[in-house]
Amino acid sequence: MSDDDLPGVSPKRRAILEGAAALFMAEGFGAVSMDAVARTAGVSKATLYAYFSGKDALFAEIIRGNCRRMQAAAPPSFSSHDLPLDRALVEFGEHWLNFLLQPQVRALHRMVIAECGRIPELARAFYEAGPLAVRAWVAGWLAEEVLRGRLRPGTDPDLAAEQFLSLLRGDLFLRATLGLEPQANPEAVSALARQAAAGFLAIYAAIRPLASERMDSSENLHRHES
Amino acid sequence: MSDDDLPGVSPKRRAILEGAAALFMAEGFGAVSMDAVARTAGVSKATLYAYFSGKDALFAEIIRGNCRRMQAAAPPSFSSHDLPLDRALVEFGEHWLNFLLQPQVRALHRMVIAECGRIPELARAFYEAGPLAVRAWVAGWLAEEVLRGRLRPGTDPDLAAEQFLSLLRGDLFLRATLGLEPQANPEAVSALARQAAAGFLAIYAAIRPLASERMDSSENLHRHES
DNA sequence: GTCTATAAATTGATAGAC
DNA sequence: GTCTATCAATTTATAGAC
Repeated sequence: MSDDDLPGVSPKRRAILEGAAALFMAEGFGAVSMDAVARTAGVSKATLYAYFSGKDALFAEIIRGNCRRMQAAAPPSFSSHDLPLDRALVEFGEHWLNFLLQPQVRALHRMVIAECGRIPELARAFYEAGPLAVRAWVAGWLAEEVLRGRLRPGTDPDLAAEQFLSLLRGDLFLRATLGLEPQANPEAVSALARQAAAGFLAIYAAIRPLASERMDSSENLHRHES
Repeated sequence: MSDDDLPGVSPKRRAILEGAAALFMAEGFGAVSMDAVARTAGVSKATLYAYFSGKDALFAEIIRGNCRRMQAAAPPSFSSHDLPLDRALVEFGEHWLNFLLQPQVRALHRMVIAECGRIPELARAFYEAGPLAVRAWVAGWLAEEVLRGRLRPGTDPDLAAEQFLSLLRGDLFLRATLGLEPQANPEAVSALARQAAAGFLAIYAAIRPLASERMDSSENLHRHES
């Protein structure tokens, strides 16, 4: 069922999948012909149809394959136990935003949105492999932080995760999805992560700084983009 | 330049624009033929091409028209001066979410995302007429609230507006854009607006409640969805 | 301006030889 | 499995009569 990345897979199948993925991401599903797919992969159309029953099936397999890759690539590698909470939040935020703003990930998201009316299953698969999986991971992390006493007791980890991720997306995510953000600006990403972490901690931190300290830390963290 | 909604406009032009808009929103740009557009509008293809030079031009005019309509419909009608700040935030949040989650608005957003690779100008026009205009309006409002002393002095109105709107979008906005939210559930919208307002005030309210009061108000405001 | 009829190209998909 | 050659349908767009 899952052919991708395995060494024993037909090289033509790989060539078709990779070439077609690049075409679909660059021009969109509707604008790509099976003729172009075959030409790009260096095979004939008959061979193409020997591997995939049709254009929709090819598209679906590409989306599913990229969802698996997305699910595997998203979780961060750091352990939050070694860091102060604010540093850990910023670190995670930068990691996640850098992943999310990759052109291929934006292109995948765009394709799923464009075709969600015709093929709703793909939209659900994407949502569960992407946003939902990440939110679950963050919620688990935040639940630990509540137990460790670094977040306010009584915090709902799911809600907190949703709000943190929403703060992280900000307008940058909207613009990137609309193709208005050609390359991810590292400084904008860093600023956004710091702003989101500062906001999140203002809501959920177990120990609130006093008013005077608050102003200081917000001066440090709230550097504005653009 | 702007024909829409004016009474002196050719009825056939209107019929074409409205019919084509419905078709594009229902099936996507690529899946709709000019034949179907002409049939739906009750005109011949020759007439269709007499009004619009091609499929792309027709599409662009539909997007621009809907952007204007979106820009006109988004601002809320209430005056925040009559309400306590938390109520005003929730009220605005519900108003904006209800607007944003309309199927037509989601469909417009989807179409722009789907075609932003081919026609980048449309993505920019959409972003400026929609997200950017709303953020500017909210930033203006929040700047007033800072002056009135209901928000923390030193607050950056633009950043605060971005964060409030991000909290409002939450996961519901993502799901709706992916077509996973068939109809906007009024209770989910209301809950999301209350959660966003509570989070926003925890970051930016001028006067913080004491720890004990904080728990109470968060019990009231943080009702979790689904 | 509006129609009918049609051009000209491209589409997704297949038949049959090897 | 892989190719060449081709089908049948559909596509965008236009010519010419009224």
